[in-house]
Amino acid sequence: MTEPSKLPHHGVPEHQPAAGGIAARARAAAGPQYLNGLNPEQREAVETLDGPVLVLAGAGTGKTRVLTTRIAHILSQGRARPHEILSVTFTNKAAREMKLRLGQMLGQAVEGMPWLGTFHSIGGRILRIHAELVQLKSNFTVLDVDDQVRLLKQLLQAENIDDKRWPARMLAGLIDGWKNRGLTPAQVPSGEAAIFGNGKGGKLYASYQERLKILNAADFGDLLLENIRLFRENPDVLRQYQNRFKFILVDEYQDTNVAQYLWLRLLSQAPSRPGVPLSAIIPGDLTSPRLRGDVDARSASGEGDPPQTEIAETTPHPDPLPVKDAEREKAAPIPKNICCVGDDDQSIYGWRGAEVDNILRFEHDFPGAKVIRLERNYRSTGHILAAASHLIAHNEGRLGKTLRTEDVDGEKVTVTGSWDSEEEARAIGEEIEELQRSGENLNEVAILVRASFQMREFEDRFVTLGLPYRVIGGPRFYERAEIRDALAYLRVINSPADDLAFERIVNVPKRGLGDATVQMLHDHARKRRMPLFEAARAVVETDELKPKARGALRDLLLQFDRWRAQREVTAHTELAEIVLDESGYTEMWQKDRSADAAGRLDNLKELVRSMEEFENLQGFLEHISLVMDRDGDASDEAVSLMTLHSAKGLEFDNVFLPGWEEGLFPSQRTLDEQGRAGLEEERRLAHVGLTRARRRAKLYFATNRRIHGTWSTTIPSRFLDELPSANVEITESKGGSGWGGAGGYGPSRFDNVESFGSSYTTPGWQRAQANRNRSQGGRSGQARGGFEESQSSFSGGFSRNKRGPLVIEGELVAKSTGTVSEFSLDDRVFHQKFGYGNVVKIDGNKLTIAFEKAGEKKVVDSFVERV
DNA sequence: CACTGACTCGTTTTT
DNA sequence: CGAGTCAGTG
Repeated sequence: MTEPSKLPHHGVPEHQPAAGGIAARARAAAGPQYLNGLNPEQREAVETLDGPVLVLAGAGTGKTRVLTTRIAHILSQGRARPHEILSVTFTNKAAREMKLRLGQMLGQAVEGMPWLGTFHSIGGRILRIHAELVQLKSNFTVLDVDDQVRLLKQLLQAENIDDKRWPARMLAGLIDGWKNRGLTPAQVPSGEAAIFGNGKGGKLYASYQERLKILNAADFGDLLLENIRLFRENPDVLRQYQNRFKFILVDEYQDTNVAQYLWLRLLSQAPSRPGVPLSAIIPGDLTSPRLRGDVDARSASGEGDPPQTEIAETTPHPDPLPVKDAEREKAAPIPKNICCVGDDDQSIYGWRGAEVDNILRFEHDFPGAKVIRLERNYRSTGHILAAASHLIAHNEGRLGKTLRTEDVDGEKVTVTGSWDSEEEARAIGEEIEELQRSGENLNEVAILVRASFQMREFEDRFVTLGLPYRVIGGPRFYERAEIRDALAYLRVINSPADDLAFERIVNVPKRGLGDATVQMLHDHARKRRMPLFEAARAVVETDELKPKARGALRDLLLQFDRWRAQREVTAHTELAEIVLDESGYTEMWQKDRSADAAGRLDNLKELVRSMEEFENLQGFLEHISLVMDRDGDASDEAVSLMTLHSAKGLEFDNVFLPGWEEGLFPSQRTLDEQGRAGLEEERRLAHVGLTRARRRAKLYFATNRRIHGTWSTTIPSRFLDELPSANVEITESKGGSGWGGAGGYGPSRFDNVESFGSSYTTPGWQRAQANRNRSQGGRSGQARGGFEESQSSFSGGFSRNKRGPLVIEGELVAKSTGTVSEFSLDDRVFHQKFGYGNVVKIDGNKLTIAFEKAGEKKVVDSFVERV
């Protein structure tokens, strides 16, 4: 997470800027000056240099500050030189932030930290140095998802697998998951490998890896996994790095996946002393036959296992993830100076392979670890912090922290209900305009949504209001089609064997080289075991192609020859311009009449501009896929619109949190798939959302929301119920009366004992209540909350639904899905909004109803009653 | 080979 | 509802 460089607004003395060169006034009597601004816990985290340290840094407690100061401390104490410190983050943004702050703190004293970067960029860097040891060349290409899928599609075809039933994307996801868990093709549990393509999943993974080597390419997962393999198979190389890195720092430890964990484990061991067999530290024999097959991802790591330990005895586990304490303890490393910073309450990437377990078990993994808690929050006012803390306290699997602030209570968190999502957007728009009138900077206003489809409504509204906004997070810069196309041209110039790149642009812009031609090139290439480009050269000489295609292909090849020749005498930025021009690519977009064509041309210019930072084409291509970041406009004043996920690490004075409804937030899908763990992750997401706010946090829920084009009634999120009423204020929607008079729906039961009774009496509450009963009144498809008819059940936990959704410890975690509709064709029904009608079509729980007045509509079945 | 109409399927996202 | 994919046609 990156704390903004901006200081907290409440003038906490601890957060004076560490102005002036630290290096200059090295050590004052009370210690170095850079320590002065720290509170005691932060200071301890900075100064405890020896042995493993876990810093549990709650939201807004100065985590990045601790990390950077710690590095400064190590350096100024002379404990290590810059290149002896390994410091890993997850995102480029975080890495950049740290470099920036470090630079400010140290002045020019220290030039660059070569080993400060993301897991992937550092893994990639190490891999390039030793590429040949993992069957690659040092200029290997890093594939993007698109290339990956294309490659897999080819493999599926070769295996004669129906890619309708077994989509390449799904396989890409599986392989990604395996790599996240540190599993090589041989290590994937056979049962799991079998679930794809009638048992061919494992085989496909293996042949995918083979193909990657042939293409001299690695995917993102490989940057770590191949790195791990490198270390395991080459103990001397590993030892070299263990020797080099005197200190290891890890940011966002709660987000690490198994592969990252294993990688850190390998590096964090002290190098073996003479006399200690290497096998004591590195398993190294993962390739031995007895280890093939179902090997537990973690026990397979086996780092630190004494040689006599029979790894083969490891019980294959049906689920390779759970790790027994005993195994982990057995694998106790020789402690090293590793410092991990994280917050278990902000772990929101479990679905992507992050293992909260890594942080929860730090003390097991690194015996003798010192755990330091940072609980002083310098960001949010009292009510906001209390609400967030109370909410997250509902989670069970936590290390436990209590955030506190010395700030004023400030404004209460507000909860506002509205009739539908449109009214919600209107209400928020008005509130933002009000804030603007009262002098708030729009840069200090953010809307955080659970899912990106929610954004549209706000965009529409803001456009009509003329309110400037920016969407944070969309597709990454280098993921855009035009950027990838341009890169593909450059890749083919740089490396003629890059089949994936060649295939991407053979017919972009259109040159009459369609599927048939490409297919034939493929055949040719496979037969002669040569890259596509070479195959094309050969084919052009024959008359296998129709004259038109043949001519076009020949022209293309000649162009590439020319560009390659020019490469020697032309600056790489200039070359890029020439290529885009001569290939007709620029022209293609200039002719395009669609709305975003202009933006794409801008992006291409931006790409060429960004090339200037690199020495040459080769250097640029090596870094592009790992380091390129979008960003761009941060200058103009605008409201920020983003998902909760991409808000992590940011903070704003005013935070709007719409869509707090069951099914949307917490997300029904997460609940269905992950059960209780999913619920807890959603709750952490809610916690992240609330803790982004400095002064104002505003929650919203709508009673009706259009999902997939059909209207559904929704009920307020259980997270609203979990807020402490003392810190929350229920407000009426200001969005006007979209429906039956004043909007405004009180939230449901607050789980604070004191005075929740009052919320029952508001008209809004009663209306929301009525909706609940109605939606529960029969059809299981939509009976979410499972409330009983009477309100009395609210005082207890969630009451149970008799129809049997997933209930754990009295808490409804997920409703069952896919239930059959209780309606039949031609049923006469009544709908609150549309009146009477007849069912004309049934699709699961979605009904198409011909209403007498409103015409034909699609509605979710719980929305209507049979009459 | 390119274009168009039918069809499906709907989180979160980094690198 | 609407973006993206796919098969069939000009």
